[in-house]
Amino acid sequence: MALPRVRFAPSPTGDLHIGGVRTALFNYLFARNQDGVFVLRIEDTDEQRSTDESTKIILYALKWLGLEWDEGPSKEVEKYAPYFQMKRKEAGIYQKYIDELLQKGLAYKCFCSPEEVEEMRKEAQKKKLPPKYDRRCSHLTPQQIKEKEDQGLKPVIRFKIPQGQKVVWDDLIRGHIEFENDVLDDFVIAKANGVPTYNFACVVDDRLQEISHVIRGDDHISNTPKQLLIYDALNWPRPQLAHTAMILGPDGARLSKRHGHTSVLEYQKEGYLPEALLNYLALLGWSTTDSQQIFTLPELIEKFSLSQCGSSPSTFDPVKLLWLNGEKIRSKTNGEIYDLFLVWLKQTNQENLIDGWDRQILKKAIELEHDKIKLLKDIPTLVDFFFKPCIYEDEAVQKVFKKNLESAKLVLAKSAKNLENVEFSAEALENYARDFAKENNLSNGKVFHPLRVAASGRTQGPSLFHLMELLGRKEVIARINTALEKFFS
RNA sequence: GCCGCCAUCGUCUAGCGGUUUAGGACAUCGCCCUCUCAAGGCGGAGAUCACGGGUUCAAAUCCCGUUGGCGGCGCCA
Repeated sequence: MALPRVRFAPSPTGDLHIGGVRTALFNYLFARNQDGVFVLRIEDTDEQRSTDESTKIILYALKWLGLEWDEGPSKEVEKYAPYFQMKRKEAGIYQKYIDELLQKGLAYKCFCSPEEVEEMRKEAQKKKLPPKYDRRCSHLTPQQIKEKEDQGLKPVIRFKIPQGQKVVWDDLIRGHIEFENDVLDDFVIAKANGVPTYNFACVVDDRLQEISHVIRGDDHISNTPKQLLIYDALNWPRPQLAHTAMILGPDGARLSKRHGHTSVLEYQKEGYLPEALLNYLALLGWSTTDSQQIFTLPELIEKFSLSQCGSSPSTFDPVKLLWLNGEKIRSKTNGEIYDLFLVWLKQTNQENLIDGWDRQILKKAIELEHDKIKLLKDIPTLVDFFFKPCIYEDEAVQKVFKKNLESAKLVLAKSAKNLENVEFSAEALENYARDFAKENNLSNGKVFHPLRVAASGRTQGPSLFHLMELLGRKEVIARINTALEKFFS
């Protein structure tokens, strides 16, 4: 049997969003799992809204995610090219089949204005009937058609739905689905300007590019009978269909901009890792019997199957995504995180954030905060006090300094001197602090906390003694003296 | 209005007729670890499997209906 061929066919009318990524991912995983071919096709027949900018963003986002296509833009295979629908239109690919349908009487020219058609639909709806075009133009004589065309009227082409039958298919995810033909509208397959519509172009391209499995969101279920009827009319074999469940926002409506971040690039900017995004999205609508949560991409490829895909819609949960991202970051070595961080700064144009930061110290600081990083964007705020004069947080000053004025002052004043003679290793510093507490009859906390706030300006941070070691003797003593002056004099 | 899809803990889900006092993950709560914050370990709470009928010796699992949610109904894709 021939290798499966699947496709992701976005329209370049905006950013690549979460829903699109999930569709792309399932196609990608299916292709890789089956040793098939993953095709990328750009559906740019909406001349009003399609932009080159969008195309660029989509290609960039797919590459960033690691969902590399085998065929498509910049990877043209002559037999199936081009991969942009408007280019295919210019090559006359669609016209050929429009003519064929017209000749066979399976489609007809329609001169009705959009307003007239709209009127008919409303009429039908009033009568509690499916909203449909009333087919009046299908009865036009060749003479009448000629007259209209001589007047300069440009018709649309409508597909003639065969009446009194039904269209049935077995969906790979949902099983048996059927529609009565009679509820279907004689839909437009070519606009007045000659550009094919989605439902037609999609079928022609899927056939010509030999797509074997169409995997897409279930918002396309109601387009499917129309498309299948075209396959039949052209005597083409039908592809396998798989409709995945939709991703919802917290309010139960399909995920969209109003629910917050939906563009992939926004997630990139926040410092999410592609593997976390992909892992999370895979879990939305697909799962394994053992409920495994964390997968590497190769594991996803190995274990993915359409039969394990669910058919009920799922709510997008940013909290779990965040957890997963932290999990992925934690599983990396310090060196890997450091590299990822630098690449991320570059990709998001934020290299200035670490201007003048010592790279060796940065590396070690990341090591100290390793378990705390959930997003790459957390890193600068987590470690910036190593590189710039510390900002004393009000709450820290109140809680640690003011409330324990006497003991804090004692600790800092004495330490400013003592630390001149303590070896600046985490171990030695810890011994010093513990001994100091004992000798002065103070709890560990009464000694540790003031030192932490004096050195970092905050109550939260890395292990105190590692923090001091990394800062170095000179800097620590200087910061202690600053704190003494600012808050104890 | 017409057509279609869907329905298990707050969320993602396992379950594909008996092994289920319905399992796991996120979130949440408690305890432990601990110099803070995390991370980690242990444990708790949380689902009359939407509702009502069937089928069957046996149903979360199969069938029908109801309700609810969502989607589509463009010379958008």
